[in-house]
This record gives sequence, structure tokens and C-alpha cells, in this order.
Amino acid sequence: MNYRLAYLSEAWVNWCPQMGTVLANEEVKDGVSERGGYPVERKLMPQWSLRIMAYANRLLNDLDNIEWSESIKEAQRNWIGKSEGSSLRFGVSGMEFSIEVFTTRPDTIFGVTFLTLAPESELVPQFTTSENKKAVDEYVHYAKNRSERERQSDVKKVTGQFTGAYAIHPFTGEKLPIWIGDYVLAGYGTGAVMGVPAHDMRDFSFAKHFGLQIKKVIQPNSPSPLEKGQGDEAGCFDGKEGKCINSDFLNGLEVKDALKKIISEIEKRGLGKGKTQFRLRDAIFGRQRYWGEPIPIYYENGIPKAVEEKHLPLELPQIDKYLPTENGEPPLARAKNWCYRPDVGICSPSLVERGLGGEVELTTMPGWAGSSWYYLRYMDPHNKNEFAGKDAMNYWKDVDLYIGGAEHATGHLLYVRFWAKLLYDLGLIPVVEPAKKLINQGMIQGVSSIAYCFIRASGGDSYPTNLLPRVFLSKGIAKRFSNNTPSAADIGLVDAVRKKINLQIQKTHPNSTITLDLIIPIHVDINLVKEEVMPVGEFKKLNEEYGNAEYILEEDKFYCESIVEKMSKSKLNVVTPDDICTNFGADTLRLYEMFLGPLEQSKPWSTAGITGVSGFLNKFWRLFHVETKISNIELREEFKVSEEEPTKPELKILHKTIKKIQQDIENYSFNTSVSSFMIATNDLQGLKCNKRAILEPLVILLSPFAPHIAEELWGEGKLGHKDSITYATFPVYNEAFTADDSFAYPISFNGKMRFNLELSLSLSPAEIEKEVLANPQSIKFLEGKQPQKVIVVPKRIVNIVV
RNA sequence: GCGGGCGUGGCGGAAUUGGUAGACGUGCCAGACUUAGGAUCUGGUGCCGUAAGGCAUGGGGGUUCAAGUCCCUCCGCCCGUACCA
Repeated sequence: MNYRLAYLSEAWVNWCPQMGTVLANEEVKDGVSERGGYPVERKLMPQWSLRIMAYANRLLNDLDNIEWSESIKEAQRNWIGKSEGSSLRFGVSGMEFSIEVFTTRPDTIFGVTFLTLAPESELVPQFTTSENKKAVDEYVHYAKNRSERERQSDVKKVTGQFTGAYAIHPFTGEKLPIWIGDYVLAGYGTGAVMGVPAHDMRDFSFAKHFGLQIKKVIQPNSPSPLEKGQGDEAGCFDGKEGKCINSDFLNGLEVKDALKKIISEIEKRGLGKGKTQFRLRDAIFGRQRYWGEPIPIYYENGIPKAVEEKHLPLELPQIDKYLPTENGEPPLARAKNWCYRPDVGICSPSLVERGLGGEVELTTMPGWAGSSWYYLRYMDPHNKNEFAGKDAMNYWKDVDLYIGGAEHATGHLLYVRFWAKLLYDLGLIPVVEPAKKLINQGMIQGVSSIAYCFIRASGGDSYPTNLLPRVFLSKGIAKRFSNNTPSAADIGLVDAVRKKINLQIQKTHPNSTITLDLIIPIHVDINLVKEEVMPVGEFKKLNEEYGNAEYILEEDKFYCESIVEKMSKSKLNVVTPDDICTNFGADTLRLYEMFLGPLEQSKPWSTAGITGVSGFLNKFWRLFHVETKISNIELREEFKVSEEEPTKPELKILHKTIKKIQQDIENYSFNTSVSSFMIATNDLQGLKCNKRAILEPLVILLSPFAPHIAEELWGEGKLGHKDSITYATFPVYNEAFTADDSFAYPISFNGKMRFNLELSLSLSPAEIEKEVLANPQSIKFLEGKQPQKVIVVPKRIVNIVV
């Protein structure tokens, strides 16, 4: 608060009535809450916000200095949404005040034919003429009550209303009608735009819809972009490659030159100024829920004041219910003692006197408050005085590698950068970026089972909807209904069910009839479904609410659809790794997950192939043991490792593996590591190698991948070490052991590989060429022709062009 | 619309700076040891063809001695975002 980083203001917020809380922009998806999927509406509320916009430029520019995935960087760039342009004031005809707009294309100023304001704009009532008042009020009411979801789902629908007032063109003095329209957002820029229909798609569709004038002021340099536009888009050119026309003193200028000239002209005439606008909004910091850090602010005579440091941290008070109060206050309003006096600390309301203390803030911090800085605490977790000491922070500095989900691109991952900068500015941490490198790990997805059923309702004297039986449809039938191509048989089946239900409900509600219309998907527990077939009996048993449901089958079976999506409890598609741990061990699970593919890739969980990894670990184990057959069914296993000197081929296998694993770890390419371990094990098994000098380094290499088996082989009773393998030093790669003295050259003719030829690596390219051409096989493939050119790449390939 | 990513056998996926496409694993086929095999081991397995050979990295075109890799173009899939003036 003291640094003007946090402030209290009336702000339009995403209010979610069902959850009783405000949500951040990124917590809202498609007009509903990301968690729970409840509707969200826009509401003006006093809110604590953090001034992240003050950091917009730095958050944008510093992206160039960090090794984060391009997709995350790009998402953040878009979210910050920097655009450069100019502010510009339009006078209102017959009124004292003016309307300010922000535009990135002031060069099109002579093409302005109207202004549009957001319906929420406070200016609207001030200039609306009396004859338009009723229509405007109606429109504003309509627009405000149109949920975000509707607003977003039909972007194409053009709505708006003329206010009756006119603005004055600052250069030509023309009268421009002032409209309101919900394509203009209240929260961006000034909530008002200048309409240039000839050169902006949105203005264009608005103008076309309401029959407003369209005035062309940019002549495209190449005619194609204009002609390309088809149907509704024809006639609008929003590109920047063109020259100004019909534009007074701008005529003949290229757009980019016109931009400079018009901005200086606007500034000279005092109509506005060059300006940079960001899409990023300040971050709303209050949440109307219980679980969150309390905000250390109290209100003395209505003035917010900070709780003194000696009283920090505030702890959440006990309350009876974690729900908002009846009159809509946050849950903290239920606390009995939630007042503060600077001399006492948290206290009961009775201790608050006039001018001394007051109620403590009732909202709590959002989830990202803690996630934005907790990593700093890890550097010095036992420090009692500060979140982390200077020495610790100078030692650890930033996070070397952050592995996290891509879904936090514009939430947590932007805020954590913001906080780092903020703490750096306050001199509290030594770095401006929290993490040098970031990798998005892929998600293991689940395969969900979907059963389709009708949304049911009843007409007539309305049988209660929740008591109406559900009607489930087997996959094929549901698909045909969804595509509007049900067969006669399908319709017959549904009608039969409809009649049956009607008979049943009409016993109590004689005029009621069921309507079956839309089909919705319902997740079914995947443990129930085998090969897309759902046993209806068991399903009914497990789900009471579907006990009286009707099931329309195909070939006497109820089929579900399988879809791949995020693995999640709510989707009933969770596979626990417990069975795999029990049957194969935790090492196998760990190794298998690595072996599935690149770290960044998401893929559905499938255990096909897990036996390969398990088999590898068994094979690796057997390198250290001899098995003696006691009887037909019993084997005795005995640890046996030889102290003999390793041979050249054995050392070669080891050192090739060391090199590969080292590279793979540096590249986070764990799937290929697993395969090189398999290769090494197969090769050593082939050589029947059980030498300590080879196996011991190999166990160390394997230990980060399969820690349990490695630790066991390393310890007493096996390789006999006292300390944990964790402390063993990583083997050193020695090139001498892997060097070859010959290479099997692939010999190709016109780029097609024909045969291999083993040649010494000491040969010069000319000697290689000679050897190759003299080879009987080459002669065969040359078919008596003269080679035009021979390309020799040492240790790679020989290509003969014929 | 815009932005990011991706497309290779039946499947998961390998392939340094352009240099033997399909490593490794599954699956499948055959065999060995077995009362048995969901254990273990051996061999085979991209497609067409008896073979020689030909064709193959989403489709088409280009650069190159040589292209999964580079360039152009089209198609498809996934993720993010959405009236930002």
C-alpha cells in the first residue's frame, strides 16, 4: 500500500454467485468458472488490486532474457497485449465535455464516420437525447444482462443503439453520430472507439448493420488484400500497407509515415497524444472466500490502514461455516473477533474505539499470492526474521529449472514474474526473473468413458424434473441423433421409451408428458466399462440417481464412447499407479513413465508395453546374479560379480552408455536414456559380463532412473557399499574406450544406399574413394559407367554419382 | 480469426551440424526349454514382390551429390486465446 502497488477501487469484476466469490480473468473460461463451471457475471465491487500494469513493459521485455517455452512466452505477450497508438478527443456537439478514444490507427482519422461507446460507459446518460433515452436505456439494460457467455458465444451478432448525440470531427468539423455498442469493451482503453468502417473489421460490420457511412481513406499498395475479402468482408481493408487518400494533409503518405505525422499534429493541436495501451489489467487481489491468506489491512473510520509488522502474520480466525453470510459478505464476516488495534493486535469489536483500530479486511488473498513467492522460502526455510536471508538468496538466486504445467501460462507464471520484479525493486531479492529455464511437462491423460443421455423435461402439469427417469442411449444411437440422422428403428425405440415413461408419470400427473430433446454426455467410471460396453445392472447399483433410468441398447449391449482427456477425479477416468507398483514395483513405474516419450508430450495412459521395462530391470538384475535350478519349479539366485579386468568391448559398452546418459540428462531426453540402458544390458548379457568394473558405474548411471533397484545392488550384501548410492560420483566418460579404428561406410549410388564397406578411419578421402571404386560390389553397381563425382564424408558416408 | 505446437511401421516412439529412416520397447509370427507359461532364451517382422528390385517419414512442388531434417504450398490434428480499437 505504501508503494502504491496495492489499491482499493471500484472495479468490474467476474462475480460468481454460486461460489460467492470474485474470479480473476484467467479463472473464467467461456463465461463460466474454470472450477465447477458456474456462470459468472460482471459486477461493480470495491476490490483490492495489485498494480501489475505498472510492470507491463518490463514483463514483456524481459521475456527475451529467459529460456521459457515459446508457447508460454507468446501467451504472455498476447496477454500483456501492448499496442501503440494515440489518444484523441472528440468534442460533443452542443455540450461542454468531450469523448476520448484510443486508436492504433490515427492515420485513418479522416475515415471516421461515427463513434461507439461501451454500454457501461458513464458518459452515455450525459448526452443521450430525450427522444432516444428510452431506446438507449433498454439497450444498456439488455447489454448488461447479456451474460459474458452469450456475449462471447455470438461474437458475430451485431447490436447497438444510436444515442441521438453527435461528436465533432476534430479536423473537419463534421458531425459524427455517437452510438453505443457491446462490441466496445468498457475495460479497455477509454471504453470508446472512433468508427473507421473502411479500415476496421468490427467498425465495418457495425456500420453495415446500421447503415452508417463508409469512407475509404487508405489505398492498399497491392490491390489483392481488398479483393481477397469475400462476402461480408469485402470493402474493408485493415492492412497497413497502403497510402492515405481523402485525408487532407496526409494524402499520399505511406501509413507508417502518416502515423508519425498525425500523432505530432494531434499533439500540436492539443487533441491528444501518442500513447501505449496494454490489454493487461491490474490484478484483482481479493477473494470472497475463507481459504486464503488474510489481507493485513484494517479500516479505521473507513480508511484502510496496514496492520503493523509486529502483528504479522495474521492467522485465519475460527468461524462456524466456511460460507458467505446471508447478506453476501465473505465468510470472514462470521468471525467473532476480527478487529484490530495497532497497540493490541487482533481483537474483539468491543476494543475498537473511535479513531483507534477497526474491522479487519474480510476478503482473503487469491491462490497465486502464495504461489508467487513460496520458492524463495525454500532457500531459507527456518529463518524466523525474514522470508529468506540475504546470504541464502545470493547463493541460490533464481530457480534453475522450473517444470510446470502450461495451463498456468497467463496466471501463476505471469504473477510470479511480477512478484519477482516487485520484490527486486523493494531490494528484497537479487534477481528480476524467478526462473531461468522453464519446461512444460506433458500431461498423462486419461481415457474417459462417456454415456449419452437425453436432457429430460416434462410438459403439461409438470412432473418434477429431478424425479423423471433418465433416458440413456447407446453410443451409435446417440451419435445418429446428434447428427440428426436417426434411423427409423432408433426413433421407434425412443418413442417406445417415451410412451412407457408417460404412462408411468401420468399415474400421478395425468397431463404430464416427457420431452426428450438434447443429448448430453455423462462420465461413467472407467472401472465399470470394459471395451466400451457398460454393464447396465452394475451401473444402476452404483448410481442411485440412475436407478429408474431407461437404457436404449444396441445388440443387447450399452456402448459408451471413449475419449482422451485430462485425467481427473471429476471425469471418473483416474488410473492409480498402485496396481503397477504392486505388480512391477515403483522403479518400473518411474522408468515406464520416462520411456513413454518426450517429457513435453502429453499422452493417454496406457500400460501396453510396461512388461518391456519390467523385463529390462529383471535382466539388469540378472547381470549381477547366477541362477541355479533346484527343481523344476524352484530357482536359487546368488549374487555373483567378478573382479576381473574388463575387456575392450565391455569398456566400450560402458563408456558409450555413460556418454549417452550424460547427454540425455542434459537434454531432458529421458526416454532415450531408458533405451540405451536396455541396449547396454542386452549387449553385456550377450558378452556374459558380470565384472564389477563395468557393472558398478552402470548402477550409478541407472540410480536416478531406477533408484530402488540401484540402491539395493549398491549396498551391503551385494556390491557392498556402506554409503547410499546417492553420494556416489557420476562415472567419467573416457573417449579412448569408445574410439573405433574402422567404420562401416554406407556406400550409396545416386543417394541410394547399396552396401556397407568396412574401412580404416586412418584413410584419407582420396584413399577411401580409391578403395570404394576398386570394390567388386561397386563395379557391379556402376554397370560399366564412369562415376561423375564421388562424395566422401569421413566417418559418415560415401556417395557415388553416376 | 490470431498465436504456439505437431504429423515417421499395427502401437509408444528413435534418428548430432542435411549423411545407412524405423534404434529401443510393445504387438504379431516361428522356434527352444517346458506337465504348463502371463517366466526365460533364439530368430523373423515398414509396404509391394518368389526374387532381383521397387516404394516409403500427411499431400504436392523446390534446393542439394544426398532431405524425416532446409524452402514454398496445400491438408489434417492438438493446445492457447478471442470483438483489446
